[in-house]
Amino acid sequence: MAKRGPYGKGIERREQILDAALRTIAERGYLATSVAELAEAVGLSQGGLLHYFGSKEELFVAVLRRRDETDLAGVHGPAPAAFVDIVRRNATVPGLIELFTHMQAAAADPRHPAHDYMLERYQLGTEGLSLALREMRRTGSLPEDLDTDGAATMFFALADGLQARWLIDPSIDMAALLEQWWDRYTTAGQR
Amino acid sequence: MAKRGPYGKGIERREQILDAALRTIAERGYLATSVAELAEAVGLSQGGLLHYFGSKEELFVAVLRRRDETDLAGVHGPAPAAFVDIVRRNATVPGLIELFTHMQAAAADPRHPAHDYMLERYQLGTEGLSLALREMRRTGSLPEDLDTDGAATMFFALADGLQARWLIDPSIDMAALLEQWWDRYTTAGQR
DNA sequence: GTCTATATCTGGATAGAC
DNA sequence: GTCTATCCAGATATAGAC
Repeated sequence: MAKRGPYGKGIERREQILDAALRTIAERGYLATSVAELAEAVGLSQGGLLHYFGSKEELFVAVLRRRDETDLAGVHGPAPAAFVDIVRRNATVPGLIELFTHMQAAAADPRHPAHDYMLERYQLGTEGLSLALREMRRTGSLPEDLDTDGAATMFFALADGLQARWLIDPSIDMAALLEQWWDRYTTAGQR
Repeated sequence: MAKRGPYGKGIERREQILDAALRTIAERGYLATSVAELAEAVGLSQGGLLHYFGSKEELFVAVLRRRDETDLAGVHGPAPAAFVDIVRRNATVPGLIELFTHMQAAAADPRHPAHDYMLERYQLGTEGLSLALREMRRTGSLPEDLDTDGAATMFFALADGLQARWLIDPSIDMAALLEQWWDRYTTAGQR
């Protein structure tokens, strides 16, 4: 017997809402987006929307989580280049970067819903990249003395920092700088 | 004749306000700080405070500018290490980092008062560091093929990114990572 | 599950007296 | 220059009907 309630239609609706919210935020940005705005874009009332997500902040976090999922699903090729690709693609949706930047700032408060999300993201990202780097180091394509955890932490901090700046000053080439970092940083001490 | 008005007492008062605001924000953080809060800390009414700064945002930007001035005034020694010292010192005033992070996010809107401030800061910072790097490169202490503008841009993006993350996850050692970056990045291709 | 309506709140800005 | 008082806008969250 096909269950109703949270399973079935409900969970699908949630996905639809998330998709619409993602699109709206990507287009209009974080500041221009209130819950009412989002509800309208999704064809729901404010109350209707909040039925699925308890609060505005939680909805926003859910949007970021969804984005991460689709980003990771589209990952191909070796670790660092794949992440640079994500950054490159992000440049086409400044609204989402803006959302992330605001959330990152707000997440400084441990009680904020984005706090745990950010911690998870840092941990998973660093772990994943560090693992890949260790493997590369093992096969000799990276210097033996490379601190892979440190490098991974740096990569994400650099990527996030570049994105925050790019939003204000689009003259910088985020992807190029990340690649430059990668080339130079990982070959140091090798020759 | 000693002028009154904006000059003399007025300008001093402004400084006092800025100092008190700086302290308050450093202690309580950005979110917990409303104009009323600030006014109280400074011993003024809300209206009194807003007499000096037109709006909340402008006041916040003024606080950041002031912070930059005192930071730069305390700079000693060679360029990169001095900046790392600033980051190290920042770790004692998370509230200010939080303020900066929020402002950086808000500055994505070109109409926001923090927008121009951020642009200036990026430009001055990058110029200054890049100049120092060029000098070091000239004297042979840096690789000849180092892109100094790129490296300077990276440094600040990395520093800002690390600070934003550190606010959420204080387990990382910002200064150590910056030094690690500096060592490895600038010696690449040198041996 | 979804809508309407509303409660409530917070906070920034303003006007005018002193 | 500074205070008091007020206004106003915007937004979230909630209650309850359908």
